[in-house]
Amino acid sequence: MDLDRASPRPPADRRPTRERLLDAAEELFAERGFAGTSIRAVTQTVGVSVSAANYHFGSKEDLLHATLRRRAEPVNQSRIAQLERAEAEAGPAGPELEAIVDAYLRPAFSYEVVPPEPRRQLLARLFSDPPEIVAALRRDLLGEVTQRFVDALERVLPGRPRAEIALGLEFAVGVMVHLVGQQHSLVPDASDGTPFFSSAEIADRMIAFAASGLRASVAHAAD
Amino acid sequence: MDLDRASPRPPADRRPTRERLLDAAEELFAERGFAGTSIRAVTQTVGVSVSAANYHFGSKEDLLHATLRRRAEPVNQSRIAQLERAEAEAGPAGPELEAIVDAYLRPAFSYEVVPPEPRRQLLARLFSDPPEIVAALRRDLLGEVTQRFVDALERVLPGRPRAEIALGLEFAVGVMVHLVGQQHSLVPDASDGTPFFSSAEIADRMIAFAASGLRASVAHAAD
DNA sequence: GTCTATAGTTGGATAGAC
DNA sequence: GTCTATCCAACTATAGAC
Repeated sequence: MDLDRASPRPPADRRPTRERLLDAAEELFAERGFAGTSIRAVTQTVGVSVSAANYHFGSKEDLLHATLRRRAEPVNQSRIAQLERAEAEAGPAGPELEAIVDAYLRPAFSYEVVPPEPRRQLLARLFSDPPEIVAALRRDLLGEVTQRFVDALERVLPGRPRAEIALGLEFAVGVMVHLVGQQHSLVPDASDGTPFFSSAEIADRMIAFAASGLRASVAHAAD
Repeated sequence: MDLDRASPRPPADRRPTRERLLDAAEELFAERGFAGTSIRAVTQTVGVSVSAANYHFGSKEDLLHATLRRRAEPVNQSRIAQLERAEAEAGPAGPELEAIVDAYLRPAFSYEVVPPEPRRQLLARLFSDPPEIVAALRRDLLGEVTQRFVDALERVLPGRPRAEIALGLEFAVGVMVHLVGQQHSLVPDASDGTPFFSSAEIADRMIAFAASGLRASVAHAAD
């Protein structure tokens, strides 16, 4: 029973402090944003001292960046994987617009790629925390993937200016961020508290909304 | 020249302190959110003491609420006015879906209703500041107007469940909030810094996007 | 209605022991 | 790698003078 004596703590506590700090920070930053979250709140959640966080991450801003990076990377990988799969399955004309939009939007909404609330809300902070804190990182995390998707969309919207396509994708990002951020007023609940829509149904409808909207906004006032 | 001696300050300084505080608070809350804004930053902008703000508004939270209320009310009035105008112009079948969506989305985007950046961004904080601070006010400010628009949409989408329509409108709100919040990565600038799209053009395309998306999301998996 | 002064917290970050 | 202790700055809110 040496093993038991050496690991008396529950599994969650045996993970490296650095990762436990990232987990706690992710949850708090997701719920309260950068300014609304203190390093102390993070370290008290984990049960370590403030200086432990500063040792591992250097500053509060770097801690936020680390949480955002950790979460954005699997989302982007899933986006690319979905897009490549759609391209492999499609003929030489390339995948349908709906499939491209699906590949971009669904990963941020999938519990297989992103943890449940409240941590899922974290990526919305990339768009609501102050620009000095998140703008450069946002470009770094989203720029390349997004250009890849604009490329794909150009093939199904031949002749349309790239800027119009990018604007349409920006609209789609807006819908996604709003839903991921979970500050809804309108999505109704049934009177007994059961939601009217499952998460998967919301995602399906969101994708239908964005795909149709993208087509229409790009066709808008077409010359 | 008694008048001159009695009013030596520029016009901006002659407005009541309460309103100058609201103006400064609006700009700072819009840019930095609730937690990222201090009462001191607001009062220093105006050039009064901290206790002046607490005298007029009671607390930081009440100050935020006052700024949000002041800005939301004209937007809602414009929404209702636009909707009623569309209803008056339409036949007995009621206005087109596009006109309804336009009436809901355009006011928050119009410089005739809302001041320019950064203050225009304020209403996006209704969806990114902590729920304890904004959720109840959000329902108060948006609930009634939005139900009115769901009513109007039910007439052009006969037979569709109200919940589906509300979800579609929630998607549209997401696009609007994202654009009003001004944290874009994708909308491209020309290399010389001139934006590709004017504000009006973005609004037009946003409305085309949302209207088409709403139709598609409500039609989605229709039984 | 606005001020000064201050109470009482909380914050980010670092020094230095272990 | 984690701690305690500490610095110092900034914060919200209020009391009380004018």
